[in-house]
Amino acid sequence: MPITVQNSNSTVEDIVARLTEAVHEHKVQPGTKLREDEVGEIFGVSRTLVRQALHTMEHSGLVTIERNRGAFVAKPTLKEAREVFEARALLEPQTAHAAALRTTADDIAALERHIENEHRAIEREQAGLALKLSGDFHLEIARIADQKIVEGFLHQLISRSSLVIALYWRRRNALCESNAHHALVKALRDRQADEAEELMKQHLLDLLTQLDLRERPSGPTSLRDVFS
Amino acid sequence: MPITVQNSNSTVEDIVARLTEAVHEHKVQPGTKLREDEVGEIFGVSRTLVRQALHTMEHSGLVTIERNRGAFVAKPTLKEAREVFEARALLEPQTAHAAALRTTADDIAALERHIENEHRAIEREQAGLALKLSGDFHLEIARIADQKIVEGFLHQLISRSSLVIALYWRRRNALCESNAHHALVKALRDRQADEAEELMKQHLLDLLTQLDLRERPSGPTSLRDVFS
DNA sequence: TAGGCATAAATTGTATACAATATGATTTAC
DNA sequence: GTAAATCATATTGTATACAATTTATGCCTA
Repeated sequence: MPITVQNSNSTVEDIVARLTEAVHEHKVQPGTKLREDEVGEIFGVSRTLVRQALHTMEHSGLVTIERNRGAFVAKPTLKEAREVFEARALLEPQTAHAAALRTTADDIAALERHIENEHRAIEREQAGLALKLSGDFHLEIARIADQKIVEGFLHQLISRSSLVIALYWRRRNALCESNAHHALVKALRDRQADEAEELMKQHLLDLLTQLDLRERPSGPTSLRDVFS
Repeated sequence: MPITVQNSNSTVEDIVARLTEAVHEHKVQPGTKLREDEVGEIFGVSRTLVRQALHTMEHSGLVTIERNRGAFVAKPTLKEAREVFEARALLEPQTAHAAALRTTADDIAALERHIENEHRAIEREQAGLALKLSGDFHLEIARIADQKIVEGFLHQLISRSSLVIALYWRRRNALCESNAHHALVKALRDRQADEAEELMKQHLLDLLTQLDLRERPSGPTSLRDVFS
């Protein structure tokens, strides 16, 4: 199903944001082809800007571009899926630690509002939105830690996590991780850096166990993928 | 001084590679403006491909693009410089550990040849080349560890490291770190994963102490940078 | 002479046109 | 009837043309 919105005069950033949102909320499946004309028509811009947007998304790992064949929503393999969470496990605990040492009252307030939104999304069974907000929560912590470069990496990793979850999530309905987020905020507020680090590590492990990263991925979209 | 090579029919990858090499070897200074038609003329392609190349390099942190103003060789601030090495310290020790568990005899041979080349470059006082090879050595270890995502991040970090070194290196002439690389290869060959991890951690600390990341960066290229 | 304004030149931003490649349908050979 | 080859179509790759913006130049005024 194509995206049903029809804008015009969008900027590259708009296109990236809208497409990213669609992927994050699982409105487009991994493997979906993104034709340049089609995307351009939807957003009311020429292929030039679409190409820029698609290249940007390729660099963030959300899109795969095959020469002369086009752009596709990325489809992480089992191995890549594991690597995403391994990399997050390397970066995020330390980020939580650093964030705890720098958090302001405003930051805490923003995080708590954020968790409110997450709860609301879960209550209303807006799974896609809840997932996106959950990712944003992690990014917000990186922002508080004031580590721009790591934040950029996390941006990529969390984007990819969304794809991984779309492909490998075990029980689609259950999504009840907000307790972990709440505990994290508490540790940040109390400046318990070590505690925050440990909570984050555990939180990521919990996420990982909810994924089915032991068996084979679902079938490929095209036979070509098998023999490439 | 402009790059003096004049090719034609280059691909985007060529342009990225050549420009990256020039930056790595400090043939173009941080802050240098990269005009699109100038680069296009040098490589014999239209602005279309140049733009793609510059955007790619922006994503890898080597180039900064300001809207309507153009592309510049990135000029890491003191804070960014520190963050680069902090991020490397988070990723690389674990990478070395993982590499030690997977290294083959061929890998060891390749690494030893690599160190040979580094020595040769240092002997011939080709500082730029030596620096590039040193970075490649670290990337090679990530490749051996078979961690694609972390390898991608390291690619960015090592690129940026080159800029950092260009700006903040204390003693330009001294470049004698190959002992550390040799010790690392030894640990990898002997499957001493913990040892390799520790050596890498120490190696990165040594690099950091050779940088002058305590004081102010050198003056900006344009006054505009000061007040932006 | 210094500052500001208008104008011209240079440079980047975006759309379009054409070329190259891949995809799919039809034909042809066996 | 199947498989290979051929052609037509669709899609991406690259260059060019034009628009928007910035930067530089010269003129005017105080």
